[in-house]
Amino acid sequence: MGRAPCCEKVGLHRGPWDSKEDALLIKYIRSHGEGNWKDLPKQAGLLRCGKSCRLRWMNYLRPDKKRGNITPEEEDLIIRLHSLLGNRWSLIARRLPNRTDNEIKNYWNSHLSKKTGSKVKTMSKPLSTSSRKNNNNNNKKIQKYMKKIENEHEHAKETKIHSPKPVRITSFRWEESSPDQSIGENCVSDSLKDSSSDGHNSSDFRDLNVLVHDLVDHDLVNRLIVENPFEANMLHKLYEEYSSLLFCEENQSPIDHFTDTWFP
DNA sequence: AACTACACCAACCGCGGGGGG
DNA sequence: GCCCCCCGCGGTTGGTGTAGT
Repeated sequence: MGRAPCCEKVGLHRGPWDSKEDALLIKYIRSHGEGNWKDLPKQAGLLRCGKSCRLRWMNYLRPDKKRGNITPEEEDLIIRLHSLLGNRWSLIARRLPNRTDNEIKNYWNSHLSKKTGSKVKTMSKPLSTSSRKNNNNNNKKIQKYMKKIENEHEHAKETKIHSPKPVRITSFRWEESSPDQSIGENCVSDSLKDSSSDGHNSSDFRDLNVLVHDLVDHDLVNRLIVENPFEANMLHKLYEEYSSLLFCEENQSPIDHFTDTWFP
């Protein structure tokens, strides 16, 4: 059994919005503000579910929404942020003023995933019945189709993983004063957890992969002590790049977040 | 001109987290 | 502590336009 639908679907409009619906939604939000999406459709006189209203507003109608082509600067930022954050579109979108996560995700999938060579799991739709009928009389097309299927099969095996690349750290420890080591544990990759955690306490040097964004998100950068200077330097560089991307608009110096504790 | 394949993007779906009762 | 509801997120689908054959 699947999860119950988010709203009662009977009698509700679906698919593309028309101008009347847009006008109703804009008018309501202008006078009442955003939020309370569940009740909004009823109050605004819309035959849509709240989720659909929220999506329409957030991705299309919001007045601060920037429309039009992604600039080369924005593209560059998306690529760099994606390499650090992976498919965390909402996080990436927060760093691109007035762009939505949906817009960035679409742009990535249609433009950048090819450009950057990232593997994307996109199984194309099977041919329609009429298409298949036509193909029966066309060996060339059949061959082409079969080749395509084969390619997709190979592609599917590779599958997507847009996770950010972790930094390999062969020896580290958490600072003694770390208040919640369990949070830090979540910053290491599962594959290395098992082999590295046996019989060690928080002050031992261990082998792990570090996800820089998790360190920043959980404010753990000052609590990680890396033994190998080369690795510490590598982590430092990646952290600098990450910080410069994330904190630039908040006028924070990335270096303020980085201390000598990475160089014991 | 007709058909097909591909690209783009708005919209939908289902899951998970967080907050309130 | 548990349950329920709402919201936000990421993945996916489907409609439309356009390029290629």
